[in-house]
Amino acid sequence: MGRRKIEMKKVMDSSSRQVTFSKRRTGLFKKANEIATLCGAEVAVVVFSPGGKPFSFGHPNVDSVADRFLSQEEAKEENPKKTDDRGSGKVVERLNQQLADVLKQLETEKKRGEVIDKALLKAKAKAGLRIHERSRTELVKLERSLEELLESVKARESDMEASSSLLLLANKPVAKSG
Amino acid sequence: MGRRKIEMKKVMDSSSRQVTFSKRRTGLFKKANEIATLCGAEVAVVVFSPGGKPFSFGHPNVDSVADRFLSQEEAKEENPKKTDDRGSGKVVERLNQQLADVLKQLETEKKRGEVIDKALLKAKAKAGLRIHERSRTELVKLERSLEELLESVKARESDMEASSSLLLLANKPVAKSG
DNA sequence: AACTATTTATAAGA
DNA sequence: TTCTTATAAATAGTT
Repeated sequence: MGRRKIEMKKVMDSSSRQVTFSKRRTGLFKKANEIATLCGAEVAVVVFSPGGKPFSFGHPNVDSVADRFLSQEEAKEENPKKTDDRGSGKVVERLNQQLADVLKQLETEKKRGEVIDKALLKAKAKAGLRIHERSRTELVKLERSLEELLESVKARESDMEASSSLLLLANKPVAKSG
Repeated sequence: MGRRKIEMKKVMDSSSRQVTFSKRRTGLFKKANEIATLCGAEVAVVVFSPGGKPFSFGHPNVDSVADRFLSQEEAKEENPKKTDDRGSGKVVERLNQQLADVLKQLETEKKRGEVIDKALLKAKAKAGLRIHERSRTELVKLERSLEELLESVKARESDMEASSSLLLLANKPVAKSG
């Protein structure tokens, strides 16, 4: 759509590539806005420029749409093949025990380094947000904080496998750890 | 761009709105693909139809782009105003104690209902994934599982405030709970 | 799903 | 970067 038809392949001149990007980013966002307006559709667009800078458009906003999408995407994976775990009472016990185990490790590691301390700082900052906000986005971020905790713990473990197995163990008999 | 110019407002006839959506979704994804091809840009588009069905386009794929975007978005919020918590040693202790508290609650609630049992089933299924996958996306999903656990606990609490305060308490003196 | 009359987007150029 | 303009592409209304 211009003076000439162009080939659909990467623009080689980095300067005009940047120009093309700017123009088309504008167009893309405009189209996104239009489909939202005309159709009452929720839409999110995220694009990174050739230089790596992020740009986004969302209606009503990127986070809520991403949230909705990720949730349903997740729901898909939920029933892969086996809904066979009716004897889940034992699973509960075991998983719970494993979680307790992780907590114990956390406590131990806490005394050993300050890595965790830093992770907790982040977690604390994020925990300041209201937990029961409407959007699940905040919750996801909170969880990421928790994940960072676990990661810190894992980082201090001699072998990642050990902690990985903590969760995998939910499917297996539990060996006494203490 | 058609026989007539149309007003930029929601199409009222639901049938033609659906048609418009389909046509424009195609166009939007095409544009997204073009900016990726021409500019070597990473891009993700997610859109929900008027009927609530999700459609997405991503280059190289939606998850990786969303991931990248969310990470950097998060990094922004990381230093809001106060890096003043050098006395975080106490915070560590308290947060840790609160986590233990949540675990205790979980154990209690576990005996009371099967809601949690179901949540754990989901968690277990997701935990089956390797923890140390490359993408953080998997981790985020895993964390969501943990969140579901907490949510189940919260659901069985008489007041959400109670559990909400568990994390907020990281900033306050801890009252003995047992 | 196809077909076009038109409107829009945009490649070049300034 | 912003504007202008010739043209390519998208699409609203129609079949």
